Amino acid sequence: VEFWVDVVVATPVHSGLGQALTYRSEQLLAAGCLVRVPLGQRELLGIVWGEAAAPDAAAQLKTKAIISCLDGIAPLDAVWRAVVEFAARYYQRAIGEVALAALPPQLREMDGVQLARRQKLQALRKAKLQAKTGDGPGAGRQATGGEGGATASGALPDAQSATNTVAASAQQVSVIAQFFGESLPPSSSAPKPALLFGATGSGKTEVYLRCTARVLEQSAQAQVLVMVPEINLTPQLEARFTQRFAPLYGADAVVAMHSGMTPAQRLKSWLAAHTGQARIVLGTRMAVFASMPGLQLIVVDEEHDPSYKSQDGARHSARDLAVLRAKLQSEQALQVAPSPDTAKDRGGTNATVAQPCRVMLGSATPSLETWHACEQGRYQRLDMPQRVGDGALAALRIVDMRLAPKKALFAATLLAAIHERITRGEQSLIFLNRRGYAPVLACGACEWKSNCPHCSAYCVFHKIDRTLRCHHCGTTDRVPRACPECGNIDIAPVGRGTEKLEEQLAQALGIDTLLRPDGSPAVIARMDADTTRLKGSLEQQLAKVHSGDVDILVGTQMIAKGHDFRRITLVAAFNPDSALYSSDFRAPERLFSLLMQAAGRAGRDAALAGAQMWVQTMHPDHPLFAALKAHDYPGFARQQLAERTQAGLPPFSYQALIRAEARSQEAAQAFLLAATEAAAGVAAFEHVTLYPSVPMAIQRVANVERAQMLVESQSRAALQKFLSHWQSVLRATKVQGLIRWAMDVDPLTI
DNA sequence: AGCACGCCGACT
DNA sequence: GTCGGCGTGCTC
Repeated sequence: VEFWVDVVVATPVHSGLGQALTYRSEQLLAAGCLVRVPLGQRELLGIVWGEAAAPDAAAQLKTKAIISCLDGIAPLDAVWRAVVEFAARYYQRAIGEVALAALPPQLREMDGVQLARRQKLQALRKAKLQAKTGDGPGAGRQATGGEGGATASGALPDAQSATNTVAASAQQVSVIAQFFGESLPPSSSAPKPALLFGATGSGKTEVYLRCTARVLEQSAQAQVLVMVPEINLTPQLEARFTQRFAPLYGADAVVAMHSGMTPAQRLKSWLAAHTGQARIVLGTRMAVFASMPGLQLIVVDEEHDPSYKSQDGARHSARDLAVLRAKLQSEQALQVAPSPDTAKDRGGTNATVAQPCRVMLGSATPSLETWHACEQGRYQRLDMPQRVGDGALAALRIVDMRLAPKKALFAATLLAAIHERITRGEQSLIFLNRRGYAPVLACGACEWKSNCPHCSAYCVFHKIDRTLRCHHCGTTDRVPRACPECGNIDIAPVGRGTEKLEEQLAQALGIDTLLRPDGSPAVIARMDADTTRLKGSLEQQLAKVHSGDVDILVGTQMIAKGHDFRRITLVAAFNPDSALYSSDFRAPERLFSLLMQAAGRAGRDAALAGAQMWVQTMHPDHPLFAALKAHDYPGFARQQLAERTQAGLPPFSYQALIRAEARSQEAAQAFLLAATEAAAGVAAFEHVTLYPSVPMAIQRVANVERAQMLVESQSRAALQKFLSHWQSVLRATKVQGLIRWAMDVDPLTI
């Protein structure tokens, strides 16, 4: 007897292969099974996607047989497959590409034998551990200590674990009640996604913890997924979740998932989530594809953060997929949930009643898409306006730099305020979103500038190691002694980055002569991607700031995100003006969010009154600052949404970008021109607008020329229809010199 | 995407 | 004479 199954493998949509390949199999394999299959000269991992129709006689000849099935791993469930399939369709990629990219890389390389060996080893280790502690599997209550030593707090007794829980504020209690309050009549559809609109410091994390606790105690199979935008933020979150839940569910119950982990760690976390052993998965955007059969809650922290949008391969939005995943999971649960009758028929067997999955998006400055969804009533809004402990929000000081002397970098009032912080033993945080010393070097005698040889961008001057570095392709060169063009010695930095800002601020303050209240010398430090490149140096520098070794911290936006610095009472944005009149319509939204987050760094300690956020600007009358000053996100959102309605921009329209990379700009443009011409004959063409192709803002990166064009529609469905048909036409379009092309659906930067 | 095959320039 | 460049074509 022979069976035919459709298998997806990691081939991109351009490969010319269909979505799935048909293989012959001795047994009928269920959808979701992991298999190893031959493809050309290679042997690779595939996923059974379904039963296939028997191929005709001719096709049967070239149909190969499945090599093996990794039967140690349970098949990936229907919801997981549906999420992958949706993502592939929506973002215009191949199913196999999305599916296989969602698995841990090590799984892709291993065969069944290796995997079995590995699992046996782990089972053995676990058994040993249990024998030692005398703890049965799933005995709960007591932590198992944890083999990796991930938690020193592993074996807290009950009384102490209770002290892990801080008392919830009234608004937290109210918000949680609202979140779970939406009662679900038996035939109801999925619960609405919720937006937790909470000021910085209002204790959003505590809400996540309590919602997680509530979901986990409902059933022994329940699982929770918590996503954060950056790897940097996972350790502190992991610490809090482990502290809270390891005493209840064991140290293995919390696992992390992000690209900074070793392949072995990633595989381990993935398996733990897949088997249900892990109850909580914490991770970055990649975690949205974690296999979690018991998923009942997804939290997307800082949901507005652009990091949730993948910028390589399938350009999906993990936040949007999280919302979709919760919906599909709920629908599945409602479908399979036994009606009261059938439950009676089974005579009360312990068949698990599938639970719906909720999703909570958290932010102090939500994306306008999410905010708009709340206004329309599609999402439920949960408000937490007050900070925990009633710490006051920072007062905004807008400094009109038009009034400052021509060459002045810092307003005298700002310098005085920083100075005052030092004498009071408080900290200041100055941020400028540009690393390096100066963005470009220029010759004083001729036209020479420090252009990158491979990109249409300048090389940035880094004084610290006297290099010129391209931030786009990574090229690094020594700074020339003289102008390479004319030999002039006088080549000078133009503009400033964090390095120079630190230097000039130190000078302007006379930092060498400044003393803290205890008589020790004041210290200025810098923190950006350059100073935190080495492993562990971020933690080291954060520790220094926490311990009070640093009085003034200069840095890029990384210092504005997430980290709690207790003694900071002043935050200053050096020059955020470029975002005010940017051609990118999302720039104001990002700026507002960034400044709000930065302001949130100040005044976390209620005992230190008078927290201030300073902004130096040439445009003090810009409405963005008025809204910021009033801490009025709703007002800002209203104004932005009004502008977007007028201009017909998202969320009132739907966009996709098509990007081309080629040897020459002409070839890139030629492809887009051909694409434009081909579009006229494509389905739903009448419902979309195609804009002319343009070179990208940085036209050439690493000697590759780039161009893009925008496609827009009033209807998401029409855009989807158009893109998928257009795509198959474009696959057949050959242009000399074209390297690759891709579609970016719902692009964030244009 | 990988990986083959295939056809042209500088090296042991 | 071969090593290696990347153009073209194929993978159930």
